[in-house]
Amino acid sequence: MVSTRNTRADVVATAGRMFAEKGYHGTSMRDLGRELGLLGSSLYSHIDSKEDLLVEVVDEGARLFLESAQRAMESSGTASEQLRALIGGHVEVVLDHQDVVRTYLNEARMLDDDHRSRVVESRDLYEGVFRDVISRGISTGEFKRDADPKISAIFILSILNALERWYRPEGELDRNAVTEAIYESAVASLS
Amino acid sequence: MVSTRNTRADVVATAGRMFAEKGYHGTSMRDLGRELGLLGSSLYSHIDSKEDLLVEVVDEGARLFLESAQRAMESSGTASEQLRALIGGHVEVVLDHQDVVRTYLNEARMLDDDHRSRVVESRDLYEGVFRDVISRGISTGEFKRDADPKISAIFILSILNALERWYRPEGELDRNAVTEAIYESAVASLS
DNA sequence: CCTACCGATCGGTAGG
DNA sequence: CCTACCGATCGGTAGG
Repeated sequence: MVSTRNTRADVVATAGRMFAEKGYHGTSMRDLGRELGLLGSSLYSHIDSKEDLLVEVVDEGARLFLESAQRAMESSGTASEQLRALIGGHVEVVLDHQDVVRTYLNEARMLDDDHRSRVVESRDLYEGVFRDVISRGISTGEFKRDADPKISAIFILSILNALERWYRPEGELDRNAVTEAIYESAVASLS
Repeated sequence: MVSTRNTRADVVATAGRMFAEKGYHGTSMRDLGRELGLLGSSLYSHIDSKEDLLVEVVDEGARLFLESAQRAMESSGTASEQLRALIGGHVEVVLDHQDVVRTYLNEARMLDDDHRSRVVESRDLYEGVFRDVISRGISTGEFKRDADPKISAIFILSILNALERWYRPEGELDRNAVTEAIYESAVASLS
């Protein structure tokens, strides 16, 4: 079979890819249809509105990060070990779901107030997991007593989220090396 | 005088602000005109095309960072001192030109290939200044021998560029504190 | 998923 | 900087 009908999941996935590349407002429904081999108007048999597509991609990004954090916290090791798991999980999400993540990071601000504030909540929740692990590491003496959990979490996440902008899988660093480099950098400034 | 005629500089500045908020494709010429108190079509007495506005804002961002790096390198202290000057300069540019910087960081990819590749060149040049200072610090023994200048520069710039996404001037950290925190984090992972 | 279409809006121009 | 307008494209719908 050379070509079959597209599923709703195909539409969402392709939307994620195009939103990541051209931006939400830079992608028309006709662009999206062309990429899928159908007309823009035919997309409306799968979805109700263009914004629905953005909501779905961004929600998936939020979910991927939160689920990754949950898995990392189930490992129940030292704070350093959990921080490593958090970083490794984030790297994995960014590299395995580049389009979703880019759309999540760069296009969520195009959502209406309601949807956007839900995304911000989810982002705060995720950041809170990093903060809490760092706080615990301070309590246990793994990290220095005057480390700032809030700022440290922001800095670590800044490095992690920037991966989307420069990391190329065909480059010198594999994902273990990049995880290691970010973890080492984090621990160095926490010690 | 309650209102006078807008200058070309007003148009470019307001475009920068709106591109930063709504994105290039999310801002129409009529939106921009409304913000300036005139019709969209009237903008064309100041400029030739919408893309001209994006080019000008993004070029200004590139220029601000390169000039900041130039000033930092004129200080001619130790590598650590120059790195501190680079970081302080970057923080200053981000906080004093938020709209230009946000447009530079997030909307440059909407430029056509020619303009975009010029921006990428300028960005590489700027990143190279960070790399070179770090390399010098390794040579002088200020930084550890197995530090990686390329990765370190990327991590420091990741933290610096993310400022645009979370820093609020009315928050707890003033710009000296944020410069200090980033510098400390950088030096910790370089030592 | 297509045909045929809708009103609204887009970037931009001519002429004043 | 406005008036008056252009062709193209936008998100979306009705009906099959």
